[in-house]
Amino acid sequence: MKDTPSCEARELHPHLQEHARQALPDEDTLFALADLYKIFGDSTRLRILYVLYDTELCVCDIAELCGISVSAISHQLRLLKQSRLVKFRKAGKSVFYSLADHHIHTILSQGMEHLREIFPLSE
Amino acid sequence: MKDTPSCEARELHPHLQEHARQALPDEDTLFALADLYKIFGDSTRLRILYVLYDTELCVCDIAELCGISVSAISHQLRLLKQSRLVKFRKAGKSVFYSLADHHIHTILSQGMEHLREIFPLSE
DNA sequence: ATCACACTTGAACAGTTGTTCAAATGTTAT
DNA sequence: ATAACATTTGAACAACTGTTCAAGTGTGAT
Repeated sequence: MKDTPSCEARELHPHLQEHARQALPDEDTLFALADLYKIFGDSTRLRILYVLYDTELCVCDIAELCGISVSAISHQLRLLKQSRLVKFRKAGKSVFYSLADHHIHTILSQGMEHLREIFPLSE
Repeated sequence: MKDTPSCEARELHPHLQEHARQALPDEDTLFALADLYKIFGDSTRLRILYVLYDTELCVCDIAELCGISVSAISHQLRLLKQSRLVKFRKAGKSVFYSLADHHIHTILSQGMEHLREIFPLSE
């Protein structure tokens, strides 16, 4: 499983190790965070989040705008609901979805900004 | 492939559709963004990012702190390098890694904040 | 040149993920 | 009750992902 190595450089900086260790969140938080980012790590779900960016839409609107089947959208919306990234409102036969909170905008725009800094003039 | 549905609600709000469509980034950007978030969507890589949060460390430091084999860490560092999330500096036999830019801190803290809002009193 | 060390790499494998298809649910109108 | 519509769900499948193991590179010391 684990190598338990003994790098020489490491021994020179035991305080750095301690400092780094304290920055580590606990196991559960780490897994919850990873699950959250996983949601953003799929172009279909990003499409959904962007068409909902500041517009409330029903499932078949989303499907048409994203160019993906209603079924696939519905499966993805379930995941987005579970992560509390979208909220919904039922109205007759339709279900209208919208973004759940402002962090989503922030996370999306920070990601976009990182991209722009990596690829200054498009690419 | 696609359902091409004809939801009635949709027809009532053609301007909303147009508005939502304009929020959609182009294909390439969408895939690049998804690839970026995919990187954050794994607990091993999050561990690495957190131990490097404000400390420069060599590979075997990272491996020991994360409790994961040197080989696995090295594979993951390659992905982190490709996404420009970490930078490195060679010194003798060792390679020292550190975070590449400030967006990483922002993205991580926004994710954490979203978690906290979803689960107000831990969980 | 040889050795030990720090790290990287490639192949293989199990586990996970996203889509499709078909069937099911729930809502409204007739 | 029946029909049409909007959405959800489950099973199945191919594609992708992360780890391990073994072998490889490169650097510094003897």
